[in-house]
Order: sequence, then structure tokens, then C-alpha cells
Amino acid sequence: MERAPIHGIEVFLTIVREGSMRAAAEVLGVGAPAVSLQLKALEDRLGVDLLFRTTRSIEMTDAGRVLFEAADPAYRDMVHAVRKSQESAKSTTGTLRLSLSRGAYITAVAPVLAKFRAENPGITLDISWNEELVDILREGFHAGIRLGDILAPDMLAVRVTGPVPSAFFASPEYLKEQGKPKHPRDLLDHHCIRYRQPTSKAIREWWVTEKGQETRIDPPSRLVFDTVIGVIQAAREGHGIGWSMRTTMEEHLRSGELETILEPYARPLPPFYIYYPDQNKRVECLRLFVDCLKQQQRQENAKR
Amino acid sequence: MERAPIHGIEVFLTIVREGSMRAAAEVLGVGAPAVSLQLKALEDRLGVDLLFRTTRSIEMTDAGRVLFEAADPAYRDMVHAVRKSQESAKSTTGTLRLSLSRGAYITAVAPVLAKFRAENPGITLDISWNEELVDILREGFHAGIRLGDILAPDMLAVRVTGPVPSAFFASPEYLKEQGKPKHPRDLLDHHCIRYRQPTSKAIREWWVTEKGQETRIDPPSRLVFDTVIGVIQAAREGHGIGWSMRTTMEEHLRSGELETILEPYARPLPPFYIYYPDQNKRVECLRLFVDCLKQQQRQENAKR
DNA sequence: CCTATTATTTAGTATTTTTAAATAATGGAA
DNA sequence: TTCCATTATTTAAAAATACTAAATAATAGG
Repeated sequence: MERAPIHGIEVFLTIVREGSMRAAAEVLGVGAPAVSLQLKALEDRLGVDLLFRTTRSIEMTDAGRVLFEAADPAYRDMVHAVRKSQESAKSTTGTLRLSLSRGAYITAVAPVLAKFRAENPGITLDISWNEELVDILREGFHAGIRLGDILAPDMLAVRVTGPVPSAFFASPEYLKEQGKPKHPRDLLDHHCIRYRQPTSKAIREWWVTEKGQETRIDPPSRLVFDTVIGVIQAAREGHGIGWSMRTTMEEHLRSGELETILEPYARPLPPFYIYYPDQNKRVECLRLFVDCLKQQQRQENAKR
Repeated sequence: MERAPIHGIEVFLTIVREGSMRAAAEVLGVGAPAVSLQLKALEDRLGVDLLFRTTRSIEMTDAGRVLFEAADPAYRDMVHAVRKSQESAKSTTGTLRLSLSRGAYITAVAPVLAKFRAENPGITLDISWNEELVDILREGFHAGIRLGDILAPDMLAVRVTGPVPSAFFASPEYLKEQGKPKHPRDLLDHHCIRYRQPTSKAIREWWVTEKGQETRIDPPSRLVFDTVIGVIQAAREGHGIGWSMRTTMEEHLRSGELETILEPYARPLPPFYIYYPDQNKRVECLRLFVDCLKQQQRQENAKR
């Protein structure tokens, strides 16, 4: 790389500011000859003499004065730019852009949101709620939170919940009409409301536990949504049986609009992970957020 | 010298501007690995990631964007500062500060002044007229013009005249009163007006030629000036005989206020030299001026 | 004139930078 | 999908550069 035109200017500026090579050498943490040689190299590179020098004193030439007056502020600007950049990464203020699903929000984020916001008043959380596994990098997110089984590769992933309880659910009206299934195999004769993963376009199988055996079933799918909200909505309207994370429908269970069935067979979903590109580990806002999630996770483990 | 904080930023800026490492490498005239390694070194030095990179594309991180936005203008400023400095030295506009004696002015500068000013309308000549051999460097002059025998050491010196004709002179009144000396040894019985060199504080000896023999004489000095003008003024007032460069009194010879004596014995003074610190050879204005003087000198040689 | 201080030169050493070649990774095309 | 073209990275070796110590030179001030 042919020496950049500005290479070595720091040495020149330091000499001028300090008034002598010796002092400049001290400031720069090198020997005096290094400074002398650097300056000469710069002069040769520019084809211009910058300093008159006797063995006792230093004085700028016309060209040197021109250079110093223009370059010194610019140099300071650059140093300042570097510092700003470093601080922007280390800063505990700024915006953290997250991509997460509704389920991830309810399960992983909602429990820590109040605490995190209180502890980090400078951080703006910019949350995109969507079901798809977006390309974090391309879309400009710092991180995403997804279930462990649909993680993108080549990302750092940190588990932020335990396994996620699931539930089969339907409206009381539907169950009264169609009867309550007693065993997963009964589902084959029911209206099942299914969820299609928007990214993979696959219909998500239902996870079932039976006597310690974990299996998946694939009941007939006459009604399919690509959002969990749609599934729940349809269930509330009595269109059939759905399966999803328990937390996503909890409020409807409480209100009596929905009730759970097949409780012993509902197998938990894999845990949620927050994932982000390797590079982002240096973004302080993200680090703080991840720490907060981890801490919550530890507390929940301790409770049990 | 611990790497300057801004070291390597040019590489980063180039990558961003060009949109890829490969293109940046081409612009910088190096191989792609060099660019990649430089960037990584910069990131490590700053402790901040600047670019997301896949093998196919480059995207700035938040910190990278901050750095680019602030550093790019500053970097351009610096490059501009360098260019300005180079141009200031190369410029054919600007100010040329000269230190010279009255004799030097009349003998060396006056003959070329009109031509030089016509050819270089952009150059301001800032001339300090004084008899002392000033410290060019300390006083901020680009060059001085002095007689060859009183040159400072460690300067570049360029001869700009031939040997300088001298003359013994006095007013017609004085000569009528005291008689015209016929031989230098007669001067010992005359009132001689002498010149003290301001720098060395020495009284300048009078240079004499006799039958090819060059000698110096030191006639009694009852009246001494430290400017040639003073010597001439006193001579015009009839106070005695002076000796100096012929050109400095030419106008008074023409007007009849002074007349020359001992013509065959008047030994020429050494030539004038323009001298300047080694460093100034790169100042374009000075180069032009020296060239102009040299050319004049060549023309005069040719005429003879 | 000497001394203390500073800059420069030199030659050798250490460090950094660069390169070439191989490897890895990606996005688009077949 | 698999392959291809393109790009980034890793590696080890080489080249280039920067640094130092010691000697030298130069100057201002006592």
C-alpha cells in the first residue's frame, strides 16, 4: 500500500505542538531518531520541507505552517470520530433493534421488559414483531429471539428461557359440540387449526408426550394460519382445536374463552434463544440486554 | 510508536466508499488480503467492529457508520491540507521575503525587478533593506543577497553578479580644497569616510589594485558610518573621501555632486550572492527569483 | 571555550505489512 | 438442489518499514 499521503502527519503535528523533536518523541513514546526520520520521510513524500531545524530549535516553513493550520483541526476531528465510534459501540445509550415473534415477546421479553427499561433508561428498544425468521443482518437488526428449533446457523445463540410449555386448546362451545379428545390419537377426528411457519412454509407439527415418549403428530389441516394469533382467534370462534405455547393464549384461558385439553400430552417446545451475528457481541446495548435475559433465566431456574 | 488511533482508517474509508474489499484493494494498489488484515487490525485497535462482512458483501455496523460519517470529511480535509501545503511550496503566487543591502538592491535586484514582476504577477516581493547580515531563518526571510565575503555559512549561495566595481569618491569642493590624491598611499593624508559593517562591527578595509597586485588599505578613520548611504551623504557634504560600490553613488556622479578619483586603483568587490537555507530550495517563488537573477547574470556575461 | 541540550546519521534489529497460494463462503445460475 | 463465479479470509514466507542505540554534529548559554 503506497504510503497514504497523510501518513506520518501525526508526527509532524506533535513536533509542532510540542515545539521540539525530543518532546514530541516523549509524547509519542519513541526515541528521538524515530521522530526525526518520520518527519524527513513525510517531507520527502510530500516533496515539501515542513520545518526549518537547527540542532537547537524548530521553526515551521511556509508550507509547514499551511499544513499545520489546516491539518491539525482535521486530525483532531478524526481522532474525535474514532472516539465517537468507540463510544457508540460501548454506549449504554442508543437503540437496540430486535426482531421477535409474539410468542418470544410474551415468553422471553415481557418478563424482563420493565426491569430492563428501568435499569437502562438510555436505551431505546425498537422491536419488530413478526413470525418470520428474518435475516437479522440484512434487515438491520441487532438480534432476534426465536425458538431453538428454527435458529439460523452462523449466529451466536444464547438460551434465554427454559423449555416452553405448550397446550392444546379449544373453545368450550366447540368441545361441548364435538366432545373432548382424551388421547392425542383422537385429534385425527377433530377440526385442527394449524400454523404454517412463514419462513419455511412448512406446517408446524404438534409435539406430544406420551409415557415419556416424545413424538410429533400431524393431524388433518383444513384450517391453517401463518400467525399464531390467527390460530387462537379461530379457536376462540369455535372453529376447532389449536396447539401452541401456553403463554400465548393464557389470557383467553383466564377469561374462559378457551380451555385446554389433553394436558398430560402437551409436550414443551424447545427453549427460546436470542441470536445475533458474532460481530454484535461488541455492541454494549445488546450485551446489557442479553445479560438481563440471562439473569432472569437464572432466577427462574432458582425458583423451581 | 504505538499505532496512531487513526492509523488504517484510510483503508476502512476506502472499503466503504468502494463497497468491497476487492475494489478497495484495487484503489489502494494492494492485494485483497492486505486490506482485510488492515481492517481487522483497525477493528482490534479500536475494540469495535466496523463492518459486517460475508464473503459476498460488506455492511457497516452502527459503530462503522458513526466512524465513516465523522471521519470521512475529516480525512478529506486532511488530504486537502496536504495538497494545500504542497501547492503553497510549489505556488508561483505568494510572498517572497528578501533581506538585502542597498548595494545589493542596486546592483543585483534593480536590473531584473521590472522583468521579474512582469513575469510573475502573482508574487509579492517583500524586501527588507538593511546593511546587516541578518539571520535569515530567525527573521523569517526566504533569502538574502550579500557580498561574497560576508556570507553566512551553511547556506546555499548562488552568485548573481560579477565582481562589483568600486570607486573612490569625494565632492569636487573637497578635492579642490585638499587636492586630488594620485596614489592610494596619498589617502593616508586625507579625511577618509569609513564604513562599519553592522554585523561584524568591523570597519571595512578599502580594496586596492596596484599593478595587478590586490591589497587592502586601512586609512585613518575619523568619520565612520554603519550605512553606505551615510558615507555617501558625508562625502557629498565635502567631509572627505569615501570608497564603495560604484553603483551606489552613480547618480551623484552624474549630477556632479561627487567625482571619482584613483580610478585605476579601485579594486572590484567580490560578487553578490543570493543565499538561502538548504530547505528553501523547494520554495517555488524563490526558485523563480533565483532563476531570474541567474539569467540576468548570463546575459551580462554574454554582453561582455 | 566548555557544557548541556538537541538533532541527525548510521547500522543493525525488530516489527509490521504485504503477498501468493490455499481455503472458505456466498449468491446466483443451470 | 448442485455447481460456478466471485469474494473474503487464513496462512506462511517475504519484503518493507520503523525503531533503537550509539556515535556524531551542532548550538545556546554559562
